Amino acid sequence: MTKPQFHKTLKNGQGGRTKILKSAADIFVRKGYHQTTVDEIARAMGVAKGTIYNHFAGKEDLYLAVIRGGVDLLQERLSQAAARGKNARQKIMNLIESQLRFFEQEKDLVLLFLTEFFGRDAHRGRLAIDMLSSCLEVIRSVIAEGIGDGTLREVDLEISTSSLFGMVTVTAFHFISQGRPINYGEVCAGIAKIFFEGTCREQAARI
Amino acid sequence: MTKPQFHKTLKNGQGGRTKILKSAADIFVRKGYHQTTVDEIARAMGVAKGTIYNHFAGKEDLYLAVIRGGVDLLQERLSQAAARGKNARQKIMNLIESQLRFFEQEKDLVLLFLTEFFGRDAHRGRLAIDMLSSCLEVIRSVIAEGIGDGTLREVDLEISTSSLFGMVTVTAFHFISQGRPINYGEVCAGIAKIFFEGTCREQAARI
Amino acid sequence: MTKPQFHKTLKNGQGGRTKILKSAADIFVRKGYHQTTVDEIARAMGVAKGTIYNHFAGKEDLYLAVIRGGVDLLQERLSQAAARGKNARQKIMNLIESQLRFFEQEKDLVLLFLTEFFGRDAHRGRLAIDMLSSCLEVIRSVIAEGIGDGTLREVDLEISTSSLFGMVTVTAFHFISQGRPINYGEVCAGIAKIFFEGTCREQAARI
Amino acid sequence: MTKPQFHKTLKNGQGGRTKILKSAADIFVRKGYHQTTVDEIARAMGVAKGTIYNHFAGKEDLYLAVIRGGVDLLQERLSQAAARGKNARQKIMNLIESQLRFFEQEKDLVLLFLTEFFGRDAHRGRLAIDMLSSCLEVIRSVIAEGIGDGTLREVDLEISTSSLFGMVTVTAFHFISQGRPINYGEVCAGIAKIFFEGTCREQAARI
DNA sequence: GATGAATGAGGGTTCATTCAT
DNA sequence: AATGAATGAACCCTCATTCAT
Repeated sequence: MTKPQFHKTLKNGQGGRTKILKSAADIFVRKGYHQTTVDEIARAMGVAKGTIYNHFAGKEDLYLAVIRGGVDLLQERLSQAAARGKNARQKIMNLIESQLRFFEQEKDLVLLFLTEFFGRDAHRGRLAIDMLSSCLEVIRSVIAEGIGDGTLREVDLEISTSSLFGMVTVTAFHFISQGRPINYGEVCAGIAKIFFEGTCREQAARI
Repeated sequence: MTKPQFHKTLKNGQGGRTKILKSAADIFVRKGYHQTTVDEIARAMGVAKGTIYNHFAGKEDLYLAVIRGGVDLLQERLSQAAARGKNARQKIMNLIESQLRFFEQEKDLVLLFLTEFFGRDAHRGRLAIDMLSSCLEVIRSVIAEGIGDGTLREVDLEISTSSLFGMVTVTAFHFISQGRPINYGEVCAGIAKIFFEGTCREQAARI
Repeated sequence: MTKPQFHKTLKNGQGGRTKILKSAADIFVRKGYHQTTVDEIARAMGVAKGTIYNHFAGKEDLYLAVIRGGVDLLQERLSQAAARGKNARQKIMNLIESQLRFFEQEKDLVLLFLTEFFGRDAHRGRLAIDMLSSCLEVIRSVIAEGIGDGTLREVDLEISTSSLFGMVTVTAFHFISQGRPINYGEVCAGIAKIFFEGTCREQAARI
Repeated sequence: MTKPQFHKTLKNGQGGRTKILKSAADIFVRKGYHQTTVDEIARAMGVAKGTIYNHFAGKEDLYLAVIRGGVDLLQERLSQAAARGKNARQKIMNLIESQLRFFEQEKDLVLLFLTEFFGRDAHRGRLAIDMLSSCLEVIRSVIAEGIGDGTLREVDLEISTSSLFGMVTVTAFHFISQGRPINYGEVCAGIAKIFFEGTCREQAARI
């Protein structure tokens, strides 16, 4: 019952799995769940179909692993971006830019994630919600920090968190869907301005 | 900006098309495109499968008609909401509330629309983008009005439009996905406050 | 009437074959040929799949070895039972009881054997027939002995042999399939009575 | 893409189902469940695979329908045979011959049934048992009639029923498996003699 | 001998679409 | 216009077997 392969396994990370995961991501991300066939994934990476089933329970399992990987990546990027800021305001700026960049660079992956988030499959929906929550959590804690140290007003934490995420998300897709490159400096500043200072001209206009 | 199909569909008496459209909407909206079968739609409305093909080119055609109808409805609601406001600020308040209500009431329909918007089918994507644009257009014109009459600062029109739509959208789904009812007054005020006045405490903090 | 394989299998020390055979028997017998996977057998005995192929030509080969072992066991039991009787009549009583006990105790194994016997694979069918013959042979020789010494009438040897085996077999399964325990004394006596004396009341009724 | 079969279909009443059933029976009966593919059945009857699924839930459903049809046929034959007899004794003679003829003529169908009866699938097993019961019931009632009118001794009803069925079944297969034709007069008489009068020479030998 | 990842042919099932009536 | 039986391409998954280590 010796398992010599184990060393190899250890060295590759879980080589087989990872390799499949990457190939699958490429295709799922390009074509979506239903337009992708398992045959295609196997062919694309030059292995037999059965091999995939030695590493994943099925097409769905593989797909969810791809999605999860993508969200983990986003969450990580957001966390790192927040960490690089000196104060809440700078952290938020970093979050906005980081999210914009991620959405533009990983456009297809994000599409996959959002599709799933808005999909109607209960099980997957649950997963998507959990994943979204982990991203929102990063944003929320930065806003909370800003409120705590007096930088930000005492806005509703939940609403401001989802609002910020939404501003960036829809704006990013507004550009992406039109095939226009995002000018980070400009867009980032635009969103930040609205988020920090609002759109009203007059102080007196404040509610 | 004409949406003749939808109105015609609703009003013309050759009920065939309309009847099918309604039944199909119920099911597509509840189960999504891929989980819905043509058999099911036919059965639900008590006609034979072939009948559907006498009115629509195929499943996809029927589906797109459903989606289009949904977006036309949203666009109409937003237009009406904007029209009810006396000034830009009030119009924006109405837009926010109107969108929140629509998303909560027509949750499944909106999911369908968003899924499609984020989906990867080129043809459908084009459609989705057009549809989104028609909604954003309503918002954009109100913001432009506010800038024009001096109520709002000279923010970037595109960014502020997509930001507002994004704030409402993600916040709405944040609640919906958790099964929590939306307290319109509160949420609406929260979003408006951020959109109008920003989150920064200090005037000096302004960029 | 030699059964070298089975004994060798049981006794030789190259435990590999024997060990596999036993594990495989457990599972084949419990789940049948098609519901059993080679993986499962390997997992159950803690060896790698490849190991099985070092000892058996394939799944089918392994399966046939299991079946053969089972039939050899039945034949052996019947032989011993017959040997324990003082005369033909007593031997037949012993055969009936022995078969009943074997069928009840080794229910699943017998099922496997019977399934194969009634199956449609030519090669396996041949095997099954040979195996059945070896069992019937034991019965036949005892009946022949009874006829020879005048205990039994000159009934057709073939028909009486298969009849006796059939009486016991179907009766056993009649009980087993209903999950009822077999009362050996009673059932054995019931079958024996019919086999020895028939069911007719009147001597005159004799054909 | 012509479907000339349609006319035939309409004329058969539930022609579709019946026609499929017959074709399927031919193949299942010849090759057994696992060696038969749905493709093959479809091809053999010149319809598309999908057509089969319009009439049966799946391969298993189709298979069970075939089996059930076979057993119904046997039960019917036995009933008719019993009905043709003037008294219990004659009825039993008829049952024996009828069963022998059925087994020889419908050899493969019976094999299928017996395989299932001895198989290990719980659900199918239940079905098989129910089916066997319906056949045994015919035999049982005739034996009961014989006991009631004094023709037969008061043997155990259950044991004698299953014994008779078993005598005929195993004897039939003893011949069939060797490819020998069954001489009905002789075999029938041989079994009947044993069943009615037993194998013992002496009256005194009676237990 | 032992291992177990890789193989890949094969099969059951689904379902959008067609078309003769 | 309506019907619905028939179609058949497409797809996911299984699992006995092989072979490099």
